[in-house]
Amino acid sequence: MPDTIPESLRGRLSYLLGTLHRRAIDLETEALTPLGIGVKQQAALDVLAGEGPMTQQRLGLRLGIDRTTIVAVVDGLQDAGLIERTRAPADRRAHLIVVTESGRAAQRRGRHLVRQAERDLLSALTDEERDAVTGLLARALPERTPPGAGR
Amino acid sequence: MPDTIPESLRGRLSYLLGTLHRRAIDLETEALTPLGIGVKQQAALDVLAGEGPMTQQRLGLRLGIDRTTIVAVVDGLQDAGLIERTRAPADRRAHLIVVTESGRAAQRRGRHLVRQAERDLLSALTDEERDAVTGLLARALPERTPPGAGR
DNA sequence: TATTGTTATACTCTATAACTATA
DNA sequence: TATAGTTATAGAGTATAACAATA
Repeated sequence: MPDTIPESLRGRLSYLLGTLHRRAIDLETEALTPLGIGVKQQAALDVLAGEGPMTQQRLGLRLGIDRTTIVAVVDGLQDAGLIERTRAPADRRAHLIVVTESGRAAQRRGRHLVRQAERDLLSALTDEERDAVTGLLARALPERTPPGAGR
Repeated sequence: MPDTIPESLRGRLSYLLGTLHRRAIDLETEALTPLGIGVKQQAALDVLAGEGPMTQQRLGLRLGIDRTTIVAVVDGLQDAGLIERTRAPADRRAHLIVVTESGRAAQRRGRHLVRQAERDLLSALTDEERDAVTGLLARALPERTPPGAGR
């Protein structure tokens, strides 16, 4: 039983963003099931693949995730053998997160699976419109304050 | 300590939508504090103002909210004297939600407060870009499946 | 004293199950 | 039997507080 968007909420960003976000999570999560990892874990692999090894806390900062929340994300990747926690030589308190060989393969595969899910999410738009909306959203988010920083 | 968007996540919709959604909720919630209502309650007032009285369940459907979740939303509006629960003549199981006079005033005021919060959220974009991204998001969401319908 | 990772805990949001009163 | 509203409950997701190891 589908329904149309209420006219009075056509411009309500919390509503549009929230509804689309939930749908995006559902689609991307399902797309990643063959890899046995979640959306945040794929994002972690992507950041690590693009920027090299970094500490857990730094990784959380890059993902917009609190340091207490990143623990479970990294735990799952480690259990799946996709990353390794190594001691940082410069600071033995910190864990340097390193992607394994099988982690690199998973990252490349997951990247494509997610990309397809993103096309599905925006299937009502043309290719140009998909690029346009993605670019505008990214530009709307120029500076990020890390979570937990003064709430 | 702000940070930039990771290059590898520039197109990741779950990430962009999720981050912006949380920021939208924060900004709109703060904007609505003078009214003492939340984002969902303002949305409920907007839909009721635009479409007239309807049952609770219908209201939830319009907002994309489960019938068990809409209860607390309507409770809050009723406690604030902004709506009244009246028995539907045609079906005495159902509550017809009717906006009060003070509810109509709150709706108009809240509408403006939220609109300003939305401009703030997209302050990195031009007016035209704001309209464009909002329009594209609304078009990306043409048909909605109500929550809880087969998950 | 401050910071990294960690755990325990709490809070928010939202859904499923089960109840009641009507239909 | 089925549906509207309601409550209790459970599951995500994410944060704060506190602790051990290290700086």
